[in-house]
Amino acid sequence: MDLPHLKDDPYLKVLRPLVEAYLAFWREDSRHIKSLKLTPSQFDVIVTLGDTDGMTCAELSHATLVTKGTLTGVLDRLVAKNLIKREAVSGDRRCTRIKLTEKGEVLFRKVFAAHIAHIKPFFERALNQKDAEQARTLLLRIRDSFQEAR
Amino acid sequence: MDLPHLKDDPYLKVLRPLVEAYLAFWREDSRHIKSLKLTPSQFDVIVTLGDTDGMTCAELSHATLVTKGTLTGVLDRLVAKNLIKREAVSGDRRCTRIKLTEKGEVLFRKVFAAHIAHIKPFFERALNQKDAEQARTLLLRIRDSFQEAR
DNA sequence: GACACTTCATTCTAACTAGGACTATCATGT
DNA sequence: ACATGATAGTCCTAGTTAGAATGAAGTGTC
Repeated sequence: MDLPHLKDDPYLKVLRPLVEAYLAFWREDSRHIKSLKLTPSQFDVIVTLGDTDGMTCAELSHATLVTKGTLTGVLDRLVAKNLIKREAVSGDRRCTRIKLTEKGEVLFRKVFAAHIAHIKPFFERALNQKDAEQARTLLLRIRDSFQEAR
Repeated sequence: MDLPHLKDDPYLKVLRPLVEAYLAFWREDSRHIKSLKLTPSQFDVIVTLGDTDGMTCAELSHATLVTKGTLTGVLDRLVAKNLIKREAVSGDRRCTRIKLTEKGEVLFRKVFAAHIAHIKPFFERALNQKDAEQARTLLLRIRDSFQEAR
């Protein structure tokens, strides 16, 4: 994570705000998640599993921002908290199906709505509806510019 | 790091693109930094120290995205690579002044320009100059919305 | 000058990160 | 039937993260 110190270039002037806006959001986000006794990764997994019939590790890793190698440990800790369970998949003994336990389901319902309600006002305060559309468009262009290059 | 799955709300529609744009940038950024045999944190420190007369750990921690606790370890590894040195501060024996070594200086000069040159085209491709101005404005508004709340 | 604050850097813990190595299992082509 | 190659989950390594605790060294107040 670097922050080149350039004030002059019109293009690079976007870089710092991008990093700063994301980080400002992220800090607030993880502060709130922590108050729920979860880590950001754990929260990500719980929310992703919510309203599904379970997913394999590979699917889960794709849907979240948690890589496969990291996922094992994150899941271990969620199992220890009795929030998820690992189930064998009949027909393919390589896979494991990860599901929320009942306790996990309850937590998901309780926590998800609260979290959205917590984050949303920050965006509402910053942007009117037209701004939001515009921000979305520009951000997606930036994203695509980096992703196409791969 | 969570990504609520909401397609409907005009405000929350900004959230995912923000996260995705940042992450797309970040992946490219760290891939390039890694090719220089540095980690993002190490790069951040080197670039921050460049063109200064050295900084204390506290200053460095503020100027970078590396927290004080983490910094010690990062600096240890940079010392091991002979890229920085720790110097006593006369007059305040609590502080240490961190400076680039000559080898660190050389690396800084070589690497900084190259890195900017590498990142810049991604933004140029995504945005024209007016877009860039706009993106900057909107992103700073988002940042401030989160930061004011603290 | 002694006391309580504050600041500085370091250390520690639990958790996370990417990426590569490893093992088991499955799918395919011959 | 069998080798080849792909896929799934786990394990491993080095490095990072936040946050709390520690101890040393300054600062301020009375």
